[in-house]
Amino acid sequence: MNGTPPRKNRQVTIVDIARETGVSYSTVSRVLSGFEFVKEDTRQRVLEAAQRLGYVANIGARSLAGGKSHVIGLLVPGLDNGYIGEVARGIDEELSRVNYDLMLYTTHRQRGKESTYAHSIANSLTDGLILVVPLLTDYLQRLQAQNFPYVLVDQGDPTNQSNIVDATNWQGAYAATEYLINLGHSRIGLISGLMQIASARERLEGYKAALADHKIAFDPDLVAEGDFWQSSGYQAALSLLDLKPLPTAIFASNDLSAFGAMDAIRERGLSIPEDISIVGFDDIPQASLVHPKLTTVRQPLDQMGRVAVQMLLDQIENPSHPPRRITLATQLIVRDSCKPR
Amino acid sequence: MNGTPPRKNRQVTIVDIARETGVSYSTVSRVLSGFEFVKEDTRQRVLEAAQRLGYVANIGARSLAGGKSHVIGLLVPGLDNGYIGEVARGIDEELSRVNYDLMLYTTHRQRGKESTYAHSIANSLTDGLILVVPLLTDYLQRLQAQNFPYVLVDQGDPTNQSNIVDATNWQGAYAATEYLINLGHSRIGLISGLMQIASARERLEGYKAALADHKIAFDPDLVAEGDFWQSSGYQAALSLLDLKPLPTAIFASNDLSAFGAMDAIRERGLSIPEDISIVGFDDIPQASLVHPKLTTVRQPLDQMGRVAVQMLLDQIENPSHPPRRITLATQLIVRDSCKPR
DNA sequence: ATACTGATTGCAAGCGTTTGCAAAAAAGAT
DNA sequence: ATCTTTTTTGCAAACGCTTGCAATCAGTAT
Repeated sequence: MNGTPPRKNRQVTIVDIARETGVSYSTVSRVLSGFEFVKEDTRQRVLEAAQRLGYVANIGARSLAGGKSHVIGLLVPGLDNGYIGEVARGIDEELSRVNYDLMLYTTHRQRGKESTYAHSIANSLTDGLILVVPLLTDYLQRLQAQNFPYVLVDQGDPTNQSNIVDATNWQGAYAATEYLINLGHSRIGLISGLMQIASARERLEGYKAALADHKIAFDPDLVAEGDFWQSSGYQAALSLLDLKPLPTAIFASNDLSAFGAMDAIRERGLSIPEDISIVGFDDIPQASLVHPKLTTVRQPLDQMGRVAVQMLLDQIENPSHPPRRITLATQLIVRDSCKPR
Repeated sequence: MNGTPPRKNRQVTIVDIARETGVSYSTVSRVLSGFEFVKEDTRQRVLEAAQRLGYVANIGARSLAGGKSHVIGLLVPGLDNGYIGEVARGIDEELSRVNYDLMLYTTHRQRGKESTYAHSIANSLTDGLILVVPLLTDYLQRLQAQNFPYVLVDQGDPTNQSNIVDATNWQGAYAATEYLINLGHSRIGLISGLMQIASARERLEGYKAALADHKIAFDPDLVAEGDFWQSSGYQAALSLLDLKPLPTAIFASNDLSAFGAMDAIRERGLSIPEDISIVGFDDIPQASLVHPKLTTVRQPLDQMGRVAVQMLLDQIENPSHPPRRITLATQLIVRDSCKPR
């Protein structure tokens, strides 16, 4: 089909190292994969030779032979969203500390066939998978059936059989709402996320709880459902701004929808925070870039990524470990988008 | 070391498919990797069985045996930067069209040992590499020496031996500068990027050329060197704002530094665009989010990613192809950050 | 010394695919 | 029918690495 494919420079293999140091290649393999019963002297010689020859393990061969590939997969909806970027950064940093590589998968390519997709990923060479995808339909069943190590980031699992990293959504929403209340606001609009998503529900609950604790009646009209994207925030805000007594503050369930809301508010000729105060959720990098700088509830996104990696590796090492759930604290970051009533 | 690793559910292999359809596994392999001389009937049966059994190719085995892994690597400095995100999005989209997977590598993990790092990547299982890293010290030599397929995105290569995708930096800078001149500005500050970077130099040249063509003397004092990051933009702008007759406009060599400049300008109590007009470069997503919305030179980042993938695959298919360079057009996007003098 | 013990090391068998080579089939030509 | 060609297919040998099992050593207790 092709004439003499310029055979990739034959790479340095364990056999080369073995020849070089005079031990068998099995010993080399053992040194390289950290087996304990190897004479210290041998180990040193092997390591030195590997270094000198510029040896690079062939992940393919390694995983074929039954070892760990030291590659983990990250499944995300897309990269076009500061949120994911931050999580990914944390993941990447942690991974590099432990010398693992990362395969990046985005779901956009398989809308509707996510489950098949998860299946493929699990059957390729990754040792485990981190899922930052909302609406995880039936991914989980396949993964669980195969006993494949995975961690969910900021995603609830109905079955409670998954490793999960998330943040205190309820508390964050409560704090944000209470902050607005203490500023004198009582007509506080809420732009929610999709109600199928656990974190969206938790934030709604936190909002309700804060209202209740401050004796403010919950008004369903003040809740507009969005989907966490900027344009839905824009739409939701528009509907909120049509309300009779205008709300004096809006709590958006994430920063992106807060940005959308800001657009809508300005478009109506109102100003922030003079006419309407606004609070977001997430604290993605852009939050401090917009004008006015957005007051928001910070999720430690990068740390969530780091923790996810730790949990995943733990699970890989230790397949029988029961699933855990780690919830990190959120924190209200006060900037310039709110004003006392 | 571990007691009976719950052996990953044995995956479906070509042998299973062979058994199922009654042909030899070599034939299955040929069908699956698109070999042409297979009877149509056989091909169908194999494909059907593969589908039915839920076959997923084992990339490791495939690449070991000398085939293509259908995985390409993407090396970037980090994800914390809208610019990279856009490029990555384009790459990802194109890759999914052709059914390739992506390994993501960030350089932060190996500052100073980038060359060794590139070596590892090239020797692992990727079929090729896309580099979006600035300052590519000696990556290239190793890659070239190994004859490993790669593409540079928005990066010049002194040796002219590389596949490159970039944009019309010079023209973009020229257009931006001319736009400001036509608005009546003549003291136009420039926040440059690091002069080691080709695109930074080209933008500077475009700026100079526009001035020259409009008979405005080039004043070195109006040029402040930055490094494409927001904070350097802030610093650079500060120094520009110390100048005697204040510049009335600033052209920042990328959006991030434009944002930094905006911060600095506001901090000095000046307003944009009333007191100072500002133009950026890149048109990352945040550009239309900041207030006022940033007028900037758009680079078709996602398209650059897509083109990079195409070039890379082409190079992989076709190792003897001489390196090409594709330059995409930039375009001035006028928003709200500039005003006539 | 001699047998015994546990630490080290080597051998060989696989892991799932690709592919060169040769055999088997099918299709043409005579 | 028979001999050629041209398609299709099957066999077997890699590819680089891990690991169970058996052999070799070195150290200890007898």
